[in-house]
Amino acid sequence: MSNLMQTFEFKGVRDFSIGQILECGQCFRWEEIPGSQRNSYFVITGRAACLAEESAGDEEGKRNLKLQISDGDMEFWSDYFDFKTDYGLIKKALAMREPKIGAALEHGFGIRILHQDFWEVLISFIISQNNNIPRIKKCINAICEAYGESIGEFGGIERYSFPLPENLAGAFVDDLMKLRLGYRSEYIVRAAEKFIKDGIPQGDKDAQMTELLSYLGIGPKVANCISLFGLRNLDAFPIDTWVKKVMRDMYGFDLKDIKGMQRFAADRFGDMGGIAQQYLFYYYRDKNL
DNA sequence: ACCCAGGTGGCTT
DNA sequence: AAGCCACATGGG
Repeated sequence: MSNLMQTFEFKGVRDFSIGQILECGQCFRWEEIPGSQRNSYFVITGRAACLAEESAGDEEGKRNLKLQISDGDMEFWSDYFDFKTDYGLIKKALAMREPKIGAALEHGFGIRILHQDFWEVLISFIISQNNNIPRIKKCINAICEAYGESIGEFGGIERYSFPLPENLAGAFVDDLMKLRLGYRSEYIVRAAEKFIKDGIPQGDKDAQMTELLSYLGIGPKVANCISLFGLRNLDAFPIDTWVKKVMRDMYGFDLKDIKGMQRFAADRFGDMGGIAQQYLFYYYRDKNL
């Protein structure tokens, strides 16, 4: 950890749990420090790494976060963890609009939607399709080792940056297959080429959605994840296998009625749909895994 | 051996 | 528009 040069402390943070934030399925380049009881994690985004340690704050409901970082500055990490957003207010508003979500809000009380990099989210969620979270992490780690750069050592292991677009655009599909990326290998190379050509989706959220859906290997679910996590459209409501089941069990939807679920989310959760979805996803997956 | 995982593309009704 | 099925891979 010799490369974690600077230390920042954020004191008295409310509605914050580093474990919930990282383990709720929005990002994949993290690992818990063994024995830390989900209070300490090593995280990488792009080529920046940090060791994040959470501890009790002065009062009930407040936490302190100590970051030892390799790159970036206080502004970058404060933005990354979304300290400016008041999740207490959001939870209150959601509970008013839809009382049944209360248990999910309590269970995931410390969830926040990270400010992630579009490119990294794009590739990560292409990999996520029909895949489980532990293996998604392994796949992403494999492409980082093969196509990223070394950013130093942590915990006795060499760590790597997320690959740049040009590095994945220049990759051979067969080489990605050898990394066990499976049929998503072609999607990844073509996505890198398209992203270099077209850049970050512009316009309103509908225009951005149309653009995302024009990528090979991106359908409605992955597009909504990228819209939410990579473009910060907080109303985007991704419906995966877990969200389908929670919508069936909590609200009585048929598993195939995706349209109905989308309408319900837009009506009840409005511009906070993506945040509501994240509480629901984390709650239901935790209960049933 | 079977079913599932933060699904999608492509083909057939 | 809706219903199939193949797709790589590894964990339960």
